[in-house]
Amino acid sequence: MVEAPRNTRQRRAVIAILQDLDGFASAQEIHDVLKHRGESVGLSTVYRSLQTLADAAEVDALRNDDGEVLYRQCSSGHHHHLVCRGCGRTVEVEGPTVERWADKIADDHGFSDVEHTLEIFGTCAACSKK
Amino acid sequence: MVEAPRNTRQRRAVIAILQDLDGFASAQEIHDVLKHRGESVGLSTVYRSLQTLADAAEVDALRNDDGEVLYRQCSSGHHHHLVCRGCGRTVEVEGPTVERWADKIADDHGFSDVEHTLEIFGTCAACSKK
DNA sequence: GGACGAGTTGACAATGATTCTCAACTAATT
DNA sequence: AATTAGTTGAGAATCATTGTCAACTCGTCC
Repeated sequence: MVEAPRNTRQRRAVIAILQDLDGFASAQEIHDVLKHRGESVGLSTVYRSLQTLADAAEVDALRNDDGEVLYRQCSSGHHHHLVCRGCGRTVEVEGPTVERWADKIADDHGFSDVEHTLEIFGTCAACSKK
Repeated sequence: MVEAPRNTRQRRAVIAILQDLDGFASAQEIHDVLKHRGESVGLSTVYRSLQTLADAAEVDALRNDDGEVLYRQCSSGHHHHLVCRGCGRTVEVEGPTVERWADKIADDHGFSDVEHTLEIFGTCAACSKK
């Protein structure tokens, strides 16, 4: 059993931001938003908080094309994302067929301990208008 | 129309390595292999060659968990990968159903210019034995 | 074969996201 | 209030990748 993290001002601030944002955002973006709100939190702490939350599966993490890690508070349970490259707006999607397909493929080839990543990127209606 | 790259010793050496390897490898790993073969090629040049090849779709690129970019010479045409976390051994797989599913999801939500990433990671039989 | 010019190379510096360090701080408990 | 173990943050360190630029070489033309 892992210790529950302590309830600090900084941790609360990061969680609050995640609740307000509806798309994926990088650690640095979240750090900036915090600064603009006057809720200053050290960059290291933002990184640490996000990692802890991701490890606890309370937020989802993915990498954009540039290799930056983006975070977002999501619903629980296995799902994938349709992400706007422009604004980060995100739709959670499910694909039970895909899950089964991936597991079967891996099994057929003798692979164990299987995971998969699946993300869909595009430009949302609002962003393509501009 | 883009100029064809010049046929240099270094470029040939990188391509030769890619033909010999059957799994994904990082730029740095390929650089090391070249060094051990005595075919010394500068690290920058390895990076540049791989990027050029990836842009020309002659090799596939993906990121591992650490955010490193890995390269591999693949068959042409759209496909996905089943990759061993241990040794990098890779099986190319196709999933026409998945492609259609992803496009439909994106379309339903008004997203355009759609791409998707899908990779399956696991431990191959040989690596799990050890 | 030799000269020319533009693409290429490579040693090294620079970048940029992320992680590490460690002394000062503070939440939780007694 | 005292204790203590987890947390913070400023700055340094890491590490893959990219940029710089003078020296080099492939392909071509004479």
